[in-house]
Amino acid sequence: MDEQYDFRAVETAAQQYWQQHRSFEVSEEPTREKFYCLCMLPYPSGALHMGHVRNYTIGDVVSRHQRMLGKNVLQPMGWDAFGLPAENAAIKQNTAPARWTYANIDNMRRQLQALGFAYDWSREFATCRPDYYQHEQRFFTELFRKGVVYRKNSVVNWDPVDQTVLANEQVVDGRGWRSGALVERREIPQWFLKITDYAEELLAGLDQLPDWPEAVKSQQRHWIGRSEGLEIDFQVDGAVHDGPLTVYTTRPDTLLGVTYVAVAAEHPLARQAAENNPALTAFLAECGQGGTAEADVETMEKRGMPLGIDAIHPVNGQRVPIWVANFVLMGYGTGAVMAVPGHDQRDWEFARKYDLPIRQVIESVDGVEIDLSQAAWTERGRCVNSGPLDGMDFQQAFDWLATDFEQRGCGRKRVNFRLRDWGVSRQRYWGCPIPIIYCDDCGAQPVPDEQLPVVLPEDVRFMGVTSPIKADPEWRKTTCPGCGKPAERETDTFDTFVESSWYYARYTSPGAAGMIDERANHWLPVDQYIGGIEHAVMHLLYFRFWHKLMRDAGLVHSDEPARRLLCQGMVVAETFYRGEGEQRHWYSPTEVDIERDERGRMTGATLKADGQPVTIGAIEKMSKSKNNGVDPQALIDRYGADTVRLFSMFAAPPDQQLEWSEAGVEGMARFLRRLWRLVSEHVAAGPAPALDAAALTGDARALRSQLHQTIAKVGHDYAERFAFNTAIAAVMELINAISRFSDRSDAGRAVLQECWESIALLLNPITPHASHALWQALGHGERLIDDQPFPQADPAALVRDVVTIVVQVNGKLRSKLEMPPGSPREVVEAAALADEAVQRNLEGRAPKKVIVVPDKLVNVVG
RNA sequence: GCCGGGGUGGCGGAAUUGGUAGACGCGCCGGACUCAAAAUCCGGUUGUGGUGACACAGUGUGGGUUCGAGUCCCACCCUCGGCACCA
Repeated sequence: MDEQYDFRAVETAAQQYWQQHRSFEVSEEPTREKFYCLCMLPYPSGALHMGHVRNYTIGDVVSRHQRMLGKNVLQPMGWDAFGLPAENAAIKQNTAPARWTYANIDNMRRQLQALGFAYDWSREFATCRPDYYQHEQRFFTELFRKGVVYRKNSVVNWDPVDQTVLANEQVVDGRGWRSGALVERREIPQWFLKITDYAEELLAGLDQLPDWPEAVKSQQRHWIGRSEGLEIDFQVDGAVHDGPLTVYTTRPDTLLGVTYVAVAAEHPLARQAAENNPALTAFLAECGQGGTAEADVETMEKRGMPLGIDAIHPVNGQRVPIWVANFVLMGYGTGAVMAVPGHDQRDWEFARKYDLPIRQVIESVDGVEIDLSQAAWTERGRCVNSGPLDGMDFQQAFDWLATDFEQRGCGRKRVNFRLRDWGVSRQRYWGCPIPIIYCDDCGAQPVPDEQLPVVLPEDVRFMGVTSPIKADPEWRKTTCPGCGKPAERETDTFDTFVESSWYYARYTSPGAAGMIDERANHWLPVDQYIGGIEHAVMHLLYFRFWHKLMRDAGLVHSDEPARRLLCQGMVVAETFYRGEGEQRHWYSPTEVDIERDERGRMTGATLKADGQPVTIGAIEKMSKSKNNGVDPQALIDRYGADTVRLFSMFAAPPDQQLEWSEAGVEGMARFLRRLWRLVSEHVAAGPAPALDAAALTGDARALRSQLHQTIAKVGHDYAERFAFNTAIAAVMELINAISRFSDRSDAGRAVLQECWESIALLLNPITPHASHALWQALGHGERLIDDQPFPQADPAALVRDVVTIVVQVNGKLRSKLEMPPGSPREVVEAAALADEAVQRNLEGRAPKKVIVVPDKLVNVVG
């Protein structure tokens, strides 16, 4: 064994061994427990970033640990290869999105391999290939025939200069990011999947997922947003209108407090009222400006205008004005809301601004004084000034109105969801073509099976804003599968969330003729899913929805796609800059030296290049714009994969944000060098004698006890807590104890052999290359360390001879006692009261009370 | 605006079920080795006061529950993630 730790030689040898032995390729084994460990697949953006390294290291640690527990572990990898960045890069670099994407995949695959992840590469795929996306096209046509798919108008961001649809990301302060033009909201026909049909099940299913983070389940619950309320019809006076104006409310108890009704700018009533009203027409046009993002709509200034039409209150028959308001959206609910300024804060602010009446119809049952001149009172209470509802509480008013309305036919109970159907149409080129044919006579029809897949041409010139398949008059030409007349293809493509909604299932069935085959039911559900918290709602909801669609098509037997979920935090780093505003230039942390005072506090930073100061900015998510990203490849080249893996597991718990630190990486490199040196010293002393654990005494016995406590802790931290940072810390403590341990007798050397073997095994999931080499050096030949059983603690070694009992007086630590474990309460209490420090701190007072926690603590209250 | 996280030494973090606040690592200070430097090794390191034993303060802020609160409850501040076309 080399005395020096040569990470290049170690890592190359281990990776060659895995490759030659196909160590991580798996197949179904009926007799062995399976474990499917999945990380969210990467978008091939160009190069791996630290977020990827962190995500995939966590997955690899879980996978290797589970394998060492004897399970048949599937860990696949692939590429979420369609998407907007490829189009942007194509425009910038004058290349085809496909070419750019494939080059990125090749580069990132190499980087993943350099990190030594235990993937079954034989299952790899890219979602932009027809042999992948053809299955979702076929599945979509089946959903079409089942009625799960439908087409309706829906609003998009329209750039009037570039004549194109913009993603929300491409709208900055209400303007197109390239053209700078004011963005307009425009309605166009688009395809939808009826996820709302599954709203109840998606909500209830969260209760069947005990091993998903509460934060994710809570966000999904709010996103689905089930509410119970009343749908109420207001008759409209003074307008020619088809039927009543319908609103939905979860607070019907406040109905008598309605002082106006508000409709969306796109509402037919508003359109109609604007016909002979230029001021209103102008206002509606203004309402159509700006992006569609909810955050923008919710935070913009609330504005409105009266339509000059009244609605008739369904209970008291009074007229209330109808207003158009920019915060009411046509796409959500009925496009109209009733306004109760006394008991809804947004309505209150709007009423204050436009001098509309504010009426109190709820009073507090606890006698709280309500002052509606300051703010709305939004709590539930008792109805007042409400005619027939007076004196009723929320539920009584709700039930009374529901019964009354249902009898009169002007309202009804209704369960509502915030969740909206999933719009899957994108007006873009680099995506999976939506398999639909439009015929003037027969309408929209799915592409027949025998004509699938609809292949996206890859060899295209991508010049700018228009999709090549929209620009090409030939590509769309086809014939109607119904009548055979000339017809046109859909030129929109799928939302890329479609591909990422079923990739986990395709991994289980490589080469299957259909979407998936029976192998899926061997591997599914995923046992451990790992990815970023930013996917808490959208991806993780679509993924659950698609699994249920596949279940209802008979493809899978389970209800949920993943049993257990771990969401890792972001990777952040310090930022450094010079200059202000537009002129600000950002420097990479690798270009900067930090200055410290004699206590180690950061006092400033200078640029390595010129020695002049730079300003220290905030700690932020690694990004190109702040130049604070760190290239994992440079780290791998300099320190090796195991050091990078070790750092990303040690620096923070996986669900918290991880702060980048070059010094921290060096610390990990130092740790591995030290481990290597200590093992090589041990090995150089020759083979260790056999261990007789029962005969150990003194330091050797104590060290072995610490070893087995470490084994127990690391196993628990890996499997139950995902606390890789504390697992590593425990191994470090053990190594610190070993380096203080000087017994080189036969018994001592036998304990050391057990320690080093155990450490190689305990660290193997995190530092598999180093562990591979150490395992061999410790006398185990060429066998794969991943196939060794993970160490189990010896219960005999865990038994403690003495315990430390903390002694408090009035809750403050004053002394400690060493006692045999299980000492009786009276003995502990007597020892504590006799303690000199306890006597001193009691200052002669008699103890009022003594609390004893066995083997842990005594608190004397005096 | 709405929904969900987070806040502990100079820094990253630990404290797993309400029971020793600061494990482990980084940084810094001191020492050994060296002609010297790097590397390595040893010791110290929450703050204040004290030679010391020790005392007091201390987990974003303000209250509360408890023998005992970083941990539970209420209110607030700051910060990060998501908000349906970035992935």
